[in-house]
Amino acid sequence: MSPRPVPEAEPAQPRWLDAEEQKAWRAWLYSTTLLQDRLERDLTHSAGVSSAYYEILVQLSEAPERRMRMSQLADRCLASRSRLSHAVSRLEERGWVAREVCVEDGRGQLAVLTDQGMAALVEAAPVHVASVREHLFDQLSPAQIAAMRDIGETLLRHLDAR
Amino acid sequence: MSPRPVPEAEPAQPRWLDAEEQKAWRAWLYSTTLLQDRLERDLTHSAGVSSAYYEILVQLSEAPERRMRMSQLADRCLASRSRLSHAVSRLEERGWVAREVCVEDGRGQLAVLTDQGMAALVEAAPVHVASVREHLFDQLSPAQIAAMRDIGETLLRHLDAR
DNA sequence: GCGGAATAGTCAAGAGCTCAACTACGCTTC
DNA sequence: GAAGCGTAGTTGAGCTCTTGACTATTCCGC
Repeated sequence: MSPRPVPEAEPAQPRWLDAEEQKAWRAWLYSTTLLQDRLERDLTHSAGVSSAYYEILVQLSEAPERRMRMSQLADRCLASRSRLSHAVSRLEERGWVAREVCVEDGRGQLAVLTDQGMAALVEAAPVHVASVREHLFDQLSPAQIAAMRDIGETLLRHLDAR
Repeated sequence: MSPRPVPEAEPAQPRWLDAEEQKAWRAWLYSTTLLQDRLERDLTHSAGVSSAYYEILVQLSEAPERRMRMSQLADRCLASRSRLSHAVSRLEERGWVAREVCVEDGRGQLAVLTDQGMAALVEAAPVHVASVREHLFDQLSPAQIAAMRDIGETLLRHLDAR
């Protein structure tokens, strides 16, 4: 598969990143990648669950009656429906999540966090929090943490609006 | 990041995130995930290459004589050796990268960026830069960009050290 | 030189993700 | 109340990544 021609809508030559932007970009790219990798590794090694699966458990644990429609769950986990469907199937095999039919909508399904799943989450959560603290919050000053939040929220306003 | 308090003894209960930290954490987690997804999609759809593969091309293009030892390339791309080996194989199939034996070290291999690979990179780069600009730099003030770099470099000093 | 430890890279099996096709149900219209 | 369309969710093929084993080569102390 060879690269397709660039659509002509784009300017032929966009503004390159200057030296400052390059450094900011590299710092963001590397730090986010390394931090995510690190948190992922800590979580999988200590709790036996990936961050994607952990997020599903968290969202369900916070939902009323520990159950949620598949679509809504997918949205909250920033996952596609297909991905969520696969993931829930795996979690079902472990007995951590169960599927229920939705009475209000015959097309729908509910994902339910089982007691066993809740127990797994309760065991994993402290380890995960400790990891986030160690590699993120403990490294940053209060001002940096505030700035991180500000930047994140600014980007979210743009990205959520698509 | 619940579950809510579990006062009865878990081993070494860590300090939970307070409300401020929760918001900062969620903002970071969602914004980085959405931004990475967005850049990834832009890159794959417009240039037909994932960001991981793009990074390989970039690193090779900046290396002396456009070639680099496999291990060094893996380090720079934040990839495992296995992952890089697979990726280089795919890029080789496209004719964008070639393998060469290393004369100084019989165990070693060199990855070389071909002319065709360089051409693909030259075509992809402007689109990628435009995407990074649109979704990152255009959204942030100069102060936010400086803070982003500062935070990223602070985290890198911690994460690189291990 | 020689043998053991370390290093470079590849490979095979298994898991997760994406894309597109598919089933099943609900809603609207006539 | 049947047709047509949109929505909810699942499935399967193909790809990528991870882990751990494996080969080949180099390094180093003797």
